[in-house]
Amino acid sequence: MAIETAPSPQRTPQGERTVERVLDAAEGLFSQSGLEATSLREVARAAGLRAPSLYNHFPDKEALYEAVLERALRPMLEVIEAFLAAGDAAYREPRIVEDMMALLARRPAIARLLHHETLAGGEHMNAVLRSWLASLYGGGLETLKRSPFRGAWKDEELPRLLFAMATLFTGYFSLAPGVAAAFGGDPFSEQALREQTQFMRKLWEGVWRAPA
Amino acid sequence: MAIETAPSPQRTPQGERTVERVLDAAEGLFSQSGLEATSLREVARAAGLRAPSLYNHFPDKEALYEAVLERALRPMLEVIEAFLAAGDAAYREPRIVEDMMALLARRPAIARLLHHETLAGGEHMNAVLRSWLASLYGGGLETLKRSPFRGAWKDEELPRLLFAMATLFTGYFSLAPGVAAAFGGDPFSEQALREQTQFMRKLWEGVWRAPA
Amino acid sequence: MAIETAPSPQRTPQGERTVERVLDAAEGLFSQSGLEATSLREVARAAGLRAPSLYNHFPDKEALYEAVLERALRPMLEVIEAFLAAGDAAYREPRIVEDMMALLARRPAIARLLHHETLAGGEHMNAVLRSWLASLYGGGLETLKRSPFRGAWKDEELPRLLFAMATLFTGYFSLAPGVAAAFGGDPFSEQALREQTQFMRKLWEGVWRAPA
Amino acid sequence: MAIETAPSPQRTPQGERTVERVLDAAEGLFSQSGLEATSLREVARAAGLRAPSLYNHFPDKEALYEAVLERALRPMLEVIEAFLAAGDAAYREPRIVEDMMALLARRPAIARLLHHETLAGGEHMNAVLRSWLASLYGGGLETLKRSPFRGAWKDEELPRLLFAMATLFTGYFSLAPGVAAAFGGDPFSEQALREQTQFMRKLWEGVWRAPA
DNA sequence: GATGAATGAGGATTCATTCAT
DNA sequence: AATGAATGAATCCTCATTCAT
Repeated sequence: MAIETAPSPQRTPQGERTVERVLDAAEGLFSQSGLEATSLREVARAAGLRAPSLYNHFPDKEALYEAVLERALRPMLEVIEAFLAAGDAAYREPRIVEDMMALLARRPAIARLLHHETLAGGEHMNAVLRSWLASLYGGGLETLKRSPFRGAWKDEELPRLLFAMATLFTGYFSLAPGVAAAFGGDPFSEQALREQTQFMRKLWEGVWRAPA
Repeated sequence: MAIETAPSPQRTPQGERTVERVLDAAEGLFSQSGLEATSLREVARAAGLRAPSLYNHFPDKEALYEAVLERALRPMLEVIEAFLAAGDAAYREPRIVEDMMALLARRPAIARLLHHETLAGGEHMNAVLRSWLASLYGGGLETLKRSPFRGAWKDEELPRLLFAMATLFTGYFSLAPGVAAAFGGDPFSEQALREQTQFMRKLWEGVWRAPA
Repeated sequence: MAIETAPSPQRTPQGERTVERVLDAAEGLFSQSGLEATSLREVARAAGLRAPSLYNHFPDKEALYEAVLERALRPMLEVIEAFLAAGDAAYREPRIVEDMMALLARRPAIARLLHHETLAGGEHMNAVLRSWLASLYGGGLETLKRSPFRGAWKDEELPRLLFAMATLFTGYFSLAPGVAAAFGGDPFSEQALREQTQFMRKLWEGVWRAPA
Repeated sequence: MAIETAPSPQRTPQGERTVERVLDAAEGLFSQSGLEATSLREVARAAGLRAPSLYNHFPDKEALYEAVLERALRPMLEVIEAFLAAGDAAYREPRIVEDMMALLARRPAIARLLHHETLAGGEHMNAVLRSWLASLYGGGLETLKRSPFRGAWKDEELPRLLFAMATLFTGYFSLAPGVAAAFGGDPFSEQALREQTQFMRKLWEGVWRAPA
């Protein structure tokens, strides 16, 4: 690699925006390759900086990664939270499928980060995230139990159902692209997204009645 | 780190099948951390060797990884193949759910490798694997189309269904452990496996009728 | 080998021109042993650095080598250029012999580098060097053709003459030391240099008349 | 690099010829790249063997190199010896120019090896070679001194003359190819060799009269 | 005589990180 | 807030060499 030269004249591109630029760059790279396979130099370059400058904003690589993770996961958790907060109304007009699909379509990095992190053991989700997640998980289970649509699923099966839906939502955005490379077709095309959303909705509704 | 000391000069071909030992070690590590985050030194140590010795058996890290991938994916493909080969009989007594769950329970590394590889873009599946997979994919679609249980799914939806089932099978083994670390519970316990298998079977059957 | 200890953390740009120190060190070592037989660790140590620090100044070993080559060959080309630029005056008082000998006596690395590089096929002379050399070669031939001293050499022989003189100039500095080791005598002693210069002058003049 | 596979069925190609094949292979590679930049694996492969087999014929890399050097240099020394042995007759019909050119044209590796070795300091010429060379050197000087063609060269200049001629003979074969890459033209073509031989003869004869 | 397997030493290079500027 | 320069640790990989077969 050639000697790195100063990243263009704009030494101070937008003042305080730097942290955001770094987070954006890091989100893209971490979500692409995971924590270990991403180098700080890449992140820095993508952010228009040099590696040591990152230390002005984050104490180390791990902290940057965790910040990325938190920032990325937050909106996903908010979608879930909103769903749960809607109470019974949620079942009558469950927008969660459309919301989640829209969110992930806009920021597929979320799904990829989550998968990388989960594959790696989830060691890097900070306390906030973890407890938030736990609370949502609990709330989700509760809600599911009281749902009029829960079909014939037994209580013990509901956690599996929850996990399965989460896997399907995120899997489309994290795994389908890798498979698309083999089979052709762009999972992010307008049409593909529309079809997948519809598919997920059918599944969502069908599943609640599944074991009839 | 302490200076590594030789694992006894070991000039005699030890457990007779060094290559197997290396593949085992590599499978464990690659499936844990992926290609880039696994070092050959770790692999070598896990196989009871020093890193340079690996080069007596594989030309480079990539080749080792691909060998691992092929060896791991093969049995999974065989399960699918067997299912497809069973023809119509397969629908009457579909053992694929039990078979796949049993296989992945025995070798969860398969699921993790597949996820790591897919997240990374699938660049390392060799030609054999790729064409095999493509053929199974085609066969799977055909079979699904003619299935008496396919419910009201439209033809265009079948690929999504296929992908969803694959995601769920593997996701349990690759992602659930990472989540379990957060919520407790061992996804590999006898009971958990039994429950998940039953759950997948319900889903499998329910899903075919899903959109009613 | 003993563990290398840091040459004092040296965070302050030492002798102010690290790049120069590296180039000097590299010139010495590359000229001694050639590209492949010189390790970056040696270069770094000779420059008072650790090997990775070299990458702050040159993208890789090859680039360092080419930089050394260019810096070394430049003055030699300038001597030739000056000779050619002198026009007809050059023949009346040809200082090129003295100039070239003085230059190579001061920096014998030039001759050694040139020989190593030429033996290796000249693949590492960059475009600048190459075109410069080509132009000097052309100019040299032209000049020779019009020289009143060119004796009875035929036009087709002039390139050979040119090459022969170049070989003799550089050969003394690159090869004689290796032979001296066998036979004794220091080719770089004041006296030896004086004698060789006189010898080259005689040859230079005699040769123009050679085939009478 | 791919795992090395056994070099074709002919496990025992020609019985005792193995050593010769190894020497041939090694001569080619050492003359091309020098001692350090040539690996035993390359040599072995070029000889149709695997590296460890070389140790059945030579104690180590250095010994192989020295054997190559001796075998290569011997015929060159013999040409010189023959010239010197001819006594006064040699001056009347000096075939040494044609002989040396013919030899080096047939085996340019000789010239390249000599240059590599001399650049490297001549540390690897064994005792035999060294003393032989020393004796030839002495003999050459004596012969030159008594030569009727020595022109006006002073006694002290004769060693320089000797060295210059040696440089020119070998330089054409070791250096011209590297330069030819830059300027075009094949120094080994029939015609080029004929012309260079004629050129060397003119030089040889002219030089003796040079300082007139 | 030939080779597969093994390894210590060392090769170039990358990385996260530090520090003076 | 940003960076050039520096470096220990670790990366993949090559090399000469050994030894049991």
